[in-house]
Amino acid sequence: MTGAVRSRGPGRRPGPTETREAILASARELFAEKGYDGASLRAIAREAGVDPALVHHFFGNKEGVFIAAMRFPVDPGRLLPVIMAAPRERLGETMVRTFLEIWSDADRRAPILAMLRSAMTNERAAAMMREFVSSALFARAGAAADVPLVNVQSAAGQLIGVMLLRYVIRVEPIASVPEEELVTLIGPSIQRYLDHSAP
Amino acid sequence: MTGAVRSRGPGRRPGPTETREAILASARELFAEKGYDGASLRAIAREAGVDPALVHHFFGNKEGVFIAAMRFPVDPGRLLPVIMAAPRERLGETMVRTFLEIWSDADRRAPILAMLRSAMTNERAAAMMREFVSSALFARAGAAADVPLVNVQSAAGQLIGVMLLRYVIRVEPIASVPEEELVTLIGPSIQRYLDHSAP
DNA sequence: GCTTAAATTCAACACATGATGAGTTCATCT
DNA sequence: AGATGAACTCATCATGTGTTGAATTTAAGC
Repeated sequence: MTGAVRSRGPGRRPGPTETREAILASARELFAEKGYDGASLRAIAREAGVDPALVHHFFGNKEGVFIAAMRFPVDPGRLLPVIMAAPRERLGETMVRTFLEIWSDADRRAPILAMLRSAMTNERAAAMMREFVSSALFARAGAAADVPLVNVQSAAGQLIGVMLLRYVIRVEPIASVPEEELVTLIGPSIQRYLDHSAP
Repeated sequence: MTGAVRSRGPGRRPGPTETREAILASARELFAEKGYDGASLRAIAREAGVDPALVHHFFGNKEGVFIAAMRFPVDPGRLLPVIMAAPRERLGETMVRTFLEIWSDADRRAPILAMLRSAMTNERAAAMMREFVSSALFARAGAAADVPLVNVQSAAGQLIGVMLLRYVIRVEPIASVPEEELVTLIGPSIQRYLDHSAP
């Protein structure tokens, strides 16, 4: 009867170290929910069941946590080939479907949301997103589809905007419309941007 | 040599009261830049050259300042008729032009940005935006153009997404492309959404 | 089994935040 | 001219923030 859940004193915990990953998981969740500035180190630590100082010990400072948590947003290197495998006249349709598939899964949506939310209010996060999105997404997609960058970005704008209304602001009816309806509605617009050949 | 710019003691200032407006102006600027949570009452007061308590005196609390600062985002009642005056087959083009005109002017962009930035990280701000955008924008536009709401919202998503990439994240090249190029690029997509007749 | 290194917490710092109540100066109304 | 109220500042509170250094416990290497 002595084994009450004591508040656990200092010192290393028994067993293999799993706290680092726990911290990263909480960080992703909270950054996704509140953005960079809104998610506090202390809240992350609390959610991970850990002292705030431990977060520091592992990642140095808040920015370190953010950078570590953001590694692996979507892995475009693996996603692009899948999309490009579709027949050229169905590219738009395929892209909308892929986007919806990712966004409708909370776990895969989280890092993207975190990036977007943070970039909206934090200049450094905006810089990170700018660089990632330019080099890792737009440049590759443009090259793969042989389409000018402005076109790729217009298409991306369309997708981001709709996801924002659907999953962040949650305006009706677009928040509840079935996925297939969005595919037939938006797909052709995307297709149009990708049909224009390079100048 | 006695008239040094003293740090100004307590008590009402001479002349008519202009501080209220000054506070609102600073509030709009800062909410636009940092969003609801990022803009602090103290920073707003500092920018307006005023004691933080005065902000409280006028608006009660932080939310009061936000609500007061957000009155008049775009005045859709005056904007819609202008847009709808265009010939039906040029609606898309006209909308893109109108949007670009508003967003390229920092003063008119500010309240929209404030709303958007705040809605990204603050649930109450998101609720406000949801309501405003649903009743004041989408419902009217849908009725005026006799188009289903999902179509209106898809068009809005396209516009918001592009503005986001252009003016918030500032990704190149879409951040620097001349307005007319965007009009011919995106206009047809918008037009498509508005061409579908109501179900 | 001893030693070194890593994991973990505690206590504290310096600072920023939103809020409040009391006090002072001016404008306005009679 | 005097009274009332509005505009305005000061000092202060309680709370939350990111960060740091020291102390303690466990795991790994020899």
